[in-house]
Amino acid sequence: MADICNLGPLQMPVLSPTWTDERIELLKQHFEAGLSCREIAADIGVSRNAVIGKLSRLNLTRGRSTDERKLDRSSARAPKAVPRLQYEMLATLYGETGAPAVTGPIDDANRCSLLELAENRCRWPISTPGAEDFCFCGNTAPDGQSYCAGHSRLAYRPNSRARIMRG
DNA sequence: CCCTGATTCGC
DNA sequence: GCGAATCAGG
Repeated sequence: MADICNLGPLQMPVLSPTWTDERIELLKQHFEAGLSCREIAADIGVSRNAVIGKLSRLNLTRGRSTDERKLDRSSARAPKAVPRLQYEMLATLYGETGAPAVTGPIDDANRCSLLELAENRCRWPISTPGAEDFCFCGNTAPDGQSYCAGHSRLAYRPNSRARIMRG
């Protein structure tokens, strides 16, 4: 007799959709885009180790170099505005008030692809659940920032970094 | 001290 | 296969 209680990998009915093709695609895209594992993890909504672990399994590691990024944290002691995590902002915007009032003039009609990104373009990631047409805001980003005026308010916090890593 | 990525190890 | 814990480098 077949046993219906035979749950192998123990997965939720519809929630916790682990690493699906869409997520893996985003993972590769962001990885090749030059984003850090922490940034990729934040965009997808998983922890940093999850991204690194998946990358290792996919043999997408950049070799044995730990990190070749420029670390200017030693010199910059000014009130640094750390980039907020997208899922954190969304949770804050939709979780508290329930009113999705956008802060600032954000135009979604100016979005562009990854290859169309430039230094003066907003790099706000427009990713939807199952985003095959992954793109960015594409608005004018002043001050050479990564985001436009509207997204910059949402993307940066005038406070210390939050300890949201790990779970 | 902070950060980063890579590996190890238990589930 | 998955991710936290741990390790290793800067």
